[in-house]
Amino acid sequence: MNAALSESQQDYLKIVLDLINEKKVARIKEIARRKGVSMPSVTEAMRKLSKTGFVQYSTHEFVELTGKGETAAHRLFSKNMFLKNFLVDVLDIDEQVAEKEACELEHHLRATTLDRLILLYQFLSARQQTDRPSLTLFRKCLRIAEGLSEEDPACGFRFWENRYPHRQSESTVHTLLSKLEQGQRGQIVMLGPDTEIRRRIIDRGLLPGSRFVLEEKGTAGRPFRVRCDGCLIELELIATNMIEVAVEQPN
Amino acid sequence: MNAALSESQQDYLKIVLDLINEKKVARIKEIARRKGVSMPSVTEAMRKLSKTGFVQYSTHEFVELTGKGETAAHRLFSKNMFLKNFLVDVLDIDEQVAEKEACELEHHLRATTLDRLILLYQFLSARQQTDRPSLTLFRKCLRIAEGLSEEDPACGFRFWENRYPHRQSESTVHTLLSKLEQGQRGQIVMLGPDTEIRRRIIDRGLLPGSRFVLEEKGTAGRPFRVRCDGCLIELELIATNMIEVAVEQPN
DNA sequence: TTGAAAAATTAGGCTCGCCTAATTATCTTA
DNA sequence: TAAGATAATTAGGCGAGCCTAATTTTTCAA
Repeated sequence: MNAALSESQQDYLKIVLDLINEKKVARIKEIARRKGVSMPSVTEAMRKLSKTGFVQYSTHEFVELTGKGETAAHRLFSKNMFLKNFLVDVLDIDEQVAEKEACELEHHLRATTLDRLILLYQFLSARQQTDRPSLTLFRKCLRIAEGLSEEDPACGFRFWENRYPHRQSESTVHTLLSKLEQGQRGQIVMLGPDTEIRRRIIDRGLLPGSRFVLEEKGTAGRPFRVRCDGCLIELELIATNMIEVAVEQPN
Repeated sequence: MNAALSESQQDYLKIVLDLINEKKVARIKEIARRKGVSMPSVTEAMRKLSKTGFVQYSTHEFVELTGKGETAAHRLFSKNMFLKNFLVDVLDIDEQVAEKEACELEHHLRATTLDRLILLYQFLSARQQTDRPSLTLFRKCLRIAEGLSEEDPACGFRFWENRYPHRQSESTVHTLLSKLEQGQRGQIVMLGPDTEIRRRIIDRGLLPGSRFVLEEKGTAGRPFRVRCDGCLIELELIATNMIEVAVEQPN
């Protein structure tokens, strides 16, 4: 029963997650309104999604996400969020428009491309002190990040050491995820250069822009647990040392 | 009869243009092979496209593009080409993969976003001498390019004056389109910062990466005529002064 | 010039994602 | 607690875009 989700189904899943986060429950009417379709269409879609095990649903009940559905929705959500951020922060697209466009593009972006786009985003957010053309520089960073370069990274340009997030305001504190205390909230700013680990992080849906709560601080032996868009993610200590976050003050 | 083209139809149109350019004629079987569908599907699609006036086709004949179809196909082609270049040149995606991905993304990229992406591509290809964070710099360039900045562009960073195309090899000569002689071939490298004119150029499908022949050199009063992917494009003198091209040596 | 091979078309059918109209279930409140 | 309002479902249908199998048309070569 491991059917691939169609584009439309992905949209439904994302909407359901949104609704549950916002209003605690997802009801047919609201889903229909958000997706801009009629209610019968939603009923039918939910039936299908429940048959493939992404949602739990029987007639006249609220729609809920299964574990599988939650994971999937959560991934989509993060991807979407990042894409929107890219469009808004980098390309200066209007926020409303970016939201819609991100939804559409999302379905067609391969994992590698997303990964590279994240690197580009981070690259552009970093401070540079060099007179070389940016593209050459970016390509070099790509190679270093992918571990494909035999050059000594130290002699190359290390954008990882030298970040300068443009969104950083005076009041936000940037630190590593591993440094946070239990219960603290934050937003991902950057992912480290390690390909293998970065991929794993991205696969779980933790992308620049994602907001989270540190539910359980881990140790060398025990993983960190981070809740993000209603989904629990486990991360080993080593990974949390590669994730730069902006701490949200409880205020 | 000005129906919007579905994604699938857009693909068909692009394939037809490709085939006509490559093999002089587009036959059902080839279209089917390239699109990965069966021949009856193609027949049906062609019938529809001919009803809406994009292709000229009757049973058992080769498929041809009408003027309308050619313009549309040509635009799609350029867009696709640019997108592929972006994926390959900037994000270092494998060429095969980039081609497919460009096709899929293409349909969902709004015109503004494409425009901004072109600017980003050009920005990254430009030489920079500064220690400011790139993103800030890029956003500033965006504003200048859009004419939204009251700042004196001269005191800001002028990436237009300072290009450094990474693809430039020793043998290629870069110049302005207006400087070309009749009959010369080339490839678009950059489009100038003037929003209004740039938009018009982009709308006609002349994007960075497009290859063309200068068919007729114009004057102040008479437009330049450029053929690109089998489509004739007229450009005023002022526009040709804003288009940087790589000249292809006839060898 | 004719007949086999190749190309194209017709016929009929499928799924997906949507729709409207009609009906039924649930909620709310007087 | 019953009736009117609201929400959801069933039934039936539509178009897009694809398919296979069968048939027809065109091409090409002996």
